[in-house]
Amino acid sequence: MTETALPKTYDFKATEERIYALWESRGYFRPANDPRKPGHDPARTPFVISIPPPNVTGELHLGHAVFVAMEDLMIRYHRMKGLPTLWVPGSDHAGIATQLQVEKHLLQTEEATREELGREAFLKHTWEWKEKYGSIITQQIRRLGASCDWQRERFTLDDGLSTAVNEAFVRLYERGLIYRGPRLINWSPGLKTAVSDLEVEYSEEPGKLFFFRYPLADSEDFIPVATTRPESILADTALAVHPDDERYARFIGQSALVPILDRRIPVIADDYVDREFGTGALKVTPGHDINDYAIGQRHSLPIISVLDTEARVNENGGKYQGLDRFEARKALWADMEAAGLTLKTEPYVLKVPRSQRGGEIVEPMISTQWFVEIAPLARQALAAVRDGRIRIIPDHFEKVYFNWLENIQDWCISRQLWWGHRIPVWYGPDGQQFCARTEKEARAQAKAHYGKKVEIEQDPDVLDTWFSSGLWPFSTLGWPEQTPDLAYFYPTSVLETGYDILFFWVARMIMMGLEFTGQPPFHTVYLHGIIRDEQGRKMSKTLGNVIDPLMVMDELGTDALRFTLLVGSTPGKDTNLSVKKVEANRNFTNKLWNAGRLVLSLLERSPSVAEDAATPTLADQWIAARVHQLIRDVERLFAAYQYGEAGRQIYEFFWSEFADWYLEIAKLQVAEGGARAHATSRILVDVLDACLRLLHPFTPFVTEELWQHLRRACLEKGKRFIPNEGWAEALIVAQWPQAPEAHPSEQVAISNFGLLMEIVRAIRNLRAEKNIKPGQRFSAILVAGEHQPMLAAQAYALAGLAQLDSERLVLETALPAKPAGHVALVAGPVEIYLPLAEMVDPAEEGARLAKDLAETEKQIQRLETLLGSDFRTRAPAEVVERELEKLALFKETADRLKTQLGELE
RNA sequence: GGGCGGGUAGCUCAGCUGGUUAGAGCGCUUCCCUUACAAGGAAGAAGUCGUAGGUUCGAGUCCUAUCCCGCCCA
Repeated sequence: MTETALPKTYDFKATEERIYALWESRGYFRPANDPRKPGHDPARTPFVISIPPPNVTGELHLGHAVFVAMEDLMIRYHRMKGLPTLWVPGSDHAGIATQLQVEKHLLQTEEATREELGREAFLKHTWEWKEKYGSIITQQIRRLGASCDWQRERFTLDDGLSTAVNEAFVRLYERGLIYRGPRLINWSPGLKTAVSDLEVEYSEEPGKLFFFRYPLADSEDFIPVATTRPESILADTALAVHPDDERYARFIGQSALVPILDRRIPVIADDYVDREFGTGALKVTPGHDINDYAIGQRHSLPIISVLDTEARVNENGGKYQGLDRFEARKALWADMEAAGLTLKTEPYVLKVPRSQRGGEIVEPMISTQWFVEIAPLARQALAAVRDGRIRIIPDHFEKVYFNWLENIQDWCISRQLWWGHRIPVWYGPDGQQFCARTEKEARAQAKAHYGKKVEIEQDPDVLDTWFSSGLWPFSTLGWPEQTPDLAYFYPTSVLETGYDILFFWVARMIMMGLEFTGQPPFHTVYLHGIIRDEQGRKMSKTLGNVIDPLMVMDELGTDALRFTLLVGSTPGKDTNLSVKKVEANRNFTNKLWNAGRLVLSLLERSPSVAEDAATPTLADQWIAARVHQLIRDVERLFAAYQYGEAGRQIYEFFWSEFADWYLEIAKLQVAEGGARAHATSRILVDVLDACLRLLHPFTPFVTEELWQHLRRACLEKGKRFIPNEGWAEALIVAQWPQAPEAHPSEQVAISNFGLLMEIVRAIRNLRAEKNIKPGQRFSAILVAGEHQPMLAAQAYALAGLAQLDSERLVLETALPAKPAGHVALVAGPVEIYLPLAEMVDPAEEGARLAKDLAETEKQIQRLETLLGSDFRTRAPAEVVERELEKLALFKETADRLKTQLGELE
């Protein structure tokens, strides 16, 4: 295919898969300076990211698309900068989610529950499930263009990572930071497992506040009490009032009787009680409420649990035994009503604790579980961020991080599930614990303990999935083995993820990284926001506002989706996404494509060598200056993690400067032929090449495809079109652009070209207002004063862009009087005369000029006030200088306008 | 109750360390299928930057108060 025969629109469908296969097959995703290979240089600093592992049987959603886009951008940028770059991919076994999927499937296909199947058979099924569906998500991540090293892909349940989990558990156990015991935890009755505090969400829902009489044991008196959960009355072990509450002071120290059950409980004083809430008296249920649990601890109250693992009332609930928690609520309240104990009910907004998984109501319950004593780990994790070893971007999340870690509770790590890492603790016949890396080790410990061989049994529980995720940055590199990968690539560089898992994952990785490796697992945490719908609502299946990234990629291309996600976001802030935005960026990829086609065709039309070197035109100087500025700006923004802003600037430059202005002028310059055409085509190549490189981390596919065409065309063109460092094999491994130091000549070119743009716009404006046919060319006289020589050299560009008759375009330094029959325009210091007087109504013209003059004089007024103030002496000299120049320009414009107005009369 | 964000054009948002005549996309108006692109081009309308104070030569940008909106934690 010749270059000019490229399709008229960018065909991403024909491109993406092919390009991805090319990258992967050529090994570009693998790190340079690989420590597993000979010739490795440990002194070179690598750039490393571990992927936030998606759920192994999950399906791609926009959250994945965001992190892949962000991380791939960072990875591609650093790769192009020449750093050895590694992006470790992998997936997470996602205990509850996966187990639920498999259970549901089993129920449908074999009508069997996991209990009926048994643990071993169930796990076999789950592994098969994982084998079958586990690669879907990684295939989808490939589709997003992720340039990760698939040869280093890991799974949280694979052998190496399981070893790491056991090692971590044993070390914490041996340090005394892991303990087992009965505590108040969040229990999920449907799943029949404990969940951690973080896995519970509180939703505001309409409910009732129940008011009733709490009878006293030794008098006819009663204390009025309000509760949201009457069934918990069965587990009350005290009544509490505020010590300063005069209403109830006389009851303190007395006993009350639990309604219906008639159990005796004390009335105590505790300043936790809110006198304003309800009746001001609080029933205390340490077995089923976290705050009451704390009161119970303070007052050494007994703890009664009235619910079993399915949230049915147990033997402690008397006649209510066997009832579901909500049935029990009704039954008990009815009985109390009959007994004359109830007072009233009021509507009340409850904060209902619901499981993040499945949404069922979670019960705080006493249960024997495994915990990590978190305070010592949290202290280290706080210090690492406080002293700057780890930086969180955007930095306000550091406060959020501190706030959480300073108030952290011990972490319940055991789950009553089967799919996961089994807790590496075995019990002897008398319940003695043996914590070991392997069963063999545990047996040896048991033998030593009992002095003889005994049967031991492993704890049936598995660990919270986040326990293994917490080890991810180093377990994926081989820890606890001292592998070459671990030595070279750890600590990793940036951890990039959504702020919604700052606590779940990031904080735990930091704690565990510091604990087990003595080093922070990464130096930077970059947090992105949540993707919401156009109106800022969370995407949800029930709302029906979910955007499927796969469908978007099918319709508009991967690059358009990536660019939208990257450019539409600011660090840590939520992004409202709409398909319209993706469409706009699909248009941008198409713009790139077509600008590329034009450059290729201009290149084809230009001579590959030239006898003389052509002096750069103003346009040439301008575009070169602007591209240098752009490269510097992008570099600065990347360093500040302002990727979105960088992308926006490249977009703006490419479309509204390079494509809208330079390409139009380049057409004229190439049409001149000879040395001018040759020089122009070289600049076109340089600028397009730089833009493709800058955009590659954002839109990898279209840039690579186009660049391959550009590269081939240039190689065919010969040595004048080959850069000093040569053409790399592929854009993905090409060098990141570098700009020379800023030079004052850049500003001169930019401001001169700005004047040219202003003149062109003024003429186009008039053409549009007067509805002059685009093809109709006419003469023009420009009076340009000191700018005359500069503009005279640009006559070809002025004529071309403003559709003037180049034969009859006259540039003067000064003119004694306004040419007859001409209408006048003003562009800064330049007066423009066009032979169109008959088309223009003098009155209308006067009004327009007067309006311009008024605006200009307003500016002059503003600047004169400013410059007349302390500004002149207190502001930096260069700022004052800039304002002075502006003032001079406005004054010149005003003079021109006044002259015009005078001549109109 | 504690903490953290946000309020900028009709809509969605950008605006980094205070200095441009406050920007973009979408939408809107007029014209144009000009040999890169109609998924395009040219021109244009549209904002008292939530409100009130303050700091400063200078505030969308910093500070204080205040009103809304959102999120996290209890």
